[in-house]
Amino acid sequence: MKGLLKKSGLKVTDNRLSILEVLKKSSAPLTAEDIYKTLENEKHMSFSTVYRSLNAMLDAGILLMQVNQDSKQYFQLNTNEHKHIIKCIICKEAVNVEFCPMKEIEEVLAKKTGYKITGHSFEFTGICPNCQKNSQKYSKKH
Amino acid sequence: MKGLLKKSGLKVTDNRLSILEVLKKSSAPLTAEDIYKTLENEKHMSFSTVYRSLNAMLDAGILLMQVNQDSKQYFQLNTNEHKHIIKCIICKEAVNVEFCPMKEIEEVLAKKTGYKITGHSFEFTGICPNCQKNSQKYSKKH
DNA sequence: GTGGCTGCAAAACCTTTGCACACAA
DNA sequence: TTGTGTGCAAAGGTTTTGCAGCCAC
Repeated sequence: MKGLLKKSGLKVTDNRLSILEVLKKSSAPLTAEDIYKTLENEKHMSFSTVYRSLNAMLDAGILLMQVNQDSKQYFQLNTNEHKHIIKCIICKEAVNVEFCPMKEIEEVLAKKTGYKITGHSFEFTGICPNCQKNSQKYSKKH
Repeated sequence: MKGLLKKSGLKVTDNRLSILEVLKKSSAPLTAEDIYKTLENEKHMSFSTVYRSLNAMLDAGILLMQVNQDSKQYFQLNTNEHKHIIKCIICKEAVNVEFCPMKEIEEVLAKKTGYKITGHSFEFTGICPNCQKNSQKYSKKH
């Protein structure tokens, strides 16, 4: 983790290393608040430091960021295996989509539009198996 | 347009009809601000009315909403032909993606996760043909 | 007439920023 | 030492809400 920061010309600080650790351990992209709360017990770090660190590492290409349907920014490590989620509209639980089908779509799109594609974000919403079971009460709404 | 509102049990008001007209004429999803500005010269409508009307029609299923990478909510009519965009990271111009490849992906996903899929949102970012031409100055940043 | 719609202003929410101090290199 | 990182509090931008009055039905 230290190497990532050095390579980008960012200073190596405890705060940044902690944030990277949290992201590394997480199986899904996290919000600034998620990270703040995770570290709360362990050490003191202000909200603005979380945001500023995330943005610095985002600019440096160490992280990826996407805005989900809840209007919040979600951050994850920029490895070759980035993650997308599917989120239950009832219980709000999110699970990872275990594949990213965008590579081929991006190629088609580049040809059609002439754009050079640099990124994508997507999110699915649905009803998880559990909520489907208990969802008679929701069945009036399509 | 009137019929859409009636069918949903929403009252038919000038404001709502105006909003629907604007969305109908637009070739891309719009923000509340876009709609407000479009109508500004033509008539008075408060920002909260724009938001409340959009949300009422969203709940009624008349509209679709997605949050893009700029953290803004974009609204469009819920026809069978919904739209996705690709946005240039340099000049910020957005064009429509002329197809939605999600149907098949959703089927695979439903099988893999057990989720009943109710929606999706995605957005591509890239560099448009124009900016690629003028973009020597940007080439230092990957 | 009544419940839903509207305007206005204020609040909520997430994120960014100014400033003074602290720390990594 | 020097410039980058940090904490705190305040501000920013977008969206929501409380309340009083208005309008569609």
